[in-house]
Amino acid sequence: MKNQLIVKILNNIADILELQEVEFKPQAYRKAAQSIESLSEAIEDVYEKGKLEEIPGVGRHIAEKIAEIVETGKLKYYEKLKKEVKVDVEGLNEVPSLGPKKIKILYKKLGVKDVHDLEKVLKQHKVRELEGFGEKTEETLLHGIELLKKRPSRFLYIHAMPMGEIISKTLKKHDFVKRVEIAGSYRRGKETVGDLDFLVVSSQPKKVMDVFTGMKDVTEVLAKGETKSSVRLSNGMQVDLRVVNEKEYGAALLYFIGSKEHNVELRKLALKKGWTLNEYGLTELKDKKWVAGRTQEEIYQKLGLRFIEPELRENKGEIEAARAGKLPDLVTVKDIKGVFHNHTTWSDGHNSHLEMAQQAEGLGLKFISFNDHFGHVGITNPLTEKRLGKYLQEIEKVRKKVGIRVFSGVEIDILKDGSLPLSPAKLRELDVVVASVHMAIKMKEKEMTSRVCHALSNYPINILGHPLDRVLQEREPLALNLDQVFETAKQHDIFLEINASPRRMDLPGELVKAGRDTGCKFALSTDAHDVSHLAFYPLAVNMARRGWIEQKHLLNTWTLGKIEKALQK
DNA sequence: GCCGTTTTCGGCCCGACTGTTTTCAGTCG
Repeated sequence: MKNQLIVKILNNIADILELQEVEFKPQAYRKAAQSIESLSEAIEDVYEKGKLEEIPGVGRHIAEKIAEIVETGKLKYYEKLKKEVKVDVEGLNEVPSLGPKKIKILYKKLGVKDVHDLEKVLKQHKVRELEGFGEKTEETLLHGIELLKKRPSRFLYIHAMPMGEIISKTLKKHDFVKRVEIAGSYRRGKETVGDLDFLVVSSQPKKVMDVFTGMKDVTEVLAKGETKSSVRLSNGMQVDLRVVNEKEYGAALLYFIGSKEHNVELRKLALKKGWTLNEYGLTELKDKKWVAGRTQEEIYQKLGLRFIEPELRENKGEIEAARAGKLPDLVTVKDIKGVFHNHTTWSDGHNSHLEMAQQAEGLGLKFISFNDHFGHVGITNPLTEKRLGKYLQEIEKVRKKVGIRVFSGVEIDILKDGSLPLSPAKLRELDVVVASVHMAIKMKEKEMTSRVCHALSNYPINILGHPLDRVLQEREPLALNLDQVFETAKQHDIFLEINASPRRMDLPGELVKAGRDTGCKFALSTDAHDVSHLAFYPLAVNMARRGWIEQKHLLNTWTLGKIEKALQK
């Protein structure tokens, strides 16, 4: 799969063209790169089908370039550009507050080709002598390089959550703060969060800024203005805050929730209607007369759109759907009746069946499914055929002690050859069979795909567990042809897992959407190894919502009777 | 280089903050 390679090349071309001060082309290349990044199928397949130009932002010329990369692995045009510009634009662009204009000057005047060169001339104090640069810029850049060396680029949602709550609380304590909203990718429920964005309604912005920049955990104030400030916290996370008044609240929230791509489309739509949209409101283009802005709803309405939930705002079809009145009726946390795929001390979990079931009941859930490991991965203390009987007896005992439905089951390994280490007949004795890949994870795409599809086609599996088997910021996803996997799962009525484990978040929203579009259904799992993990299921609801999931697509929202029927094999 | 609910040609989102200037360019989101 060459998608990532092509995304990288197209973005690099954009960087170089920007440096050469070519107008508009960089945007075009970036737009194409963004579309390809969110593609759920292999670009090679799109090329085979002759449908490259159907990708948004890809026209005849970029399609030809993609074809060349698919066929040869290289792109002559890109090689030529690289020869013209002997600078590591990509690397230098990563340095905060360094953009194409400054990179160009640094190269022309000081011969800076990469971050290493930059660090050298900064330390020699050569940069401050350049026109347009100064002492501060020198410091900022040097600091930026240091930061780049140690900072994680994105944070797990679960790590951003407590920070968000603490900051909200701190701000809300003051009576001059009327409202506090967390916006940005956090509000859109993304699996990882780059920074935290706050929107505050207040008539005393100055006081808000003082509170915000003076918070205990702030290690650095990156910017402090009348309406906008940015700080860095001790864990390296950047937090931005913007203060607006009531009248601008809707427009500001819309702007700050993003995504940027969604907003750009809305602004274009406004222009077509003779208006302009910014964070202060929707106004007439000519005389700046007020059109809307107090709420997000009224802005969408004026633009001829239904209200779009934040999780959908990625410019991936939601605007067209909103225009046509075809937006999904998204699932909510309230709709979830129970959770699948939970571990106990019978394999590698920390708590007993009873403790887990009681915790689930305490959370207001109506069912829990136990799926302890079964298979070959030794470190997980897997169940064996011999222990299975007692394990089931234990679950039977727990059923009598709690007021919720308790499903029995295992999480069974999909072995290297696509077989499972337990017979179909035995598997049918369990309520819920989750099958997952745990070992031999480095297989090539073709082998891995047939391994997984073989298991799905030949065993009574209910749920394909953490389909990508990725670990965020640690382990790459399995090499799989997801089109084939989704198609096979659909054929055999196997639910795709949406795994809420904070380090997994698997499948992510955009792939849930791809599966949904194929016609698959989904099961939400906590993959809990501890009673405390059961409370993570709203994270998976975020992913489901990002994947346009309605109740009819999600097993956990059905009635118990319907769930039981759907699990029969 | 892409694209079309005013366009197949002529547009391409919009504003805040910073630093280096002394009215603004560059960067960022």
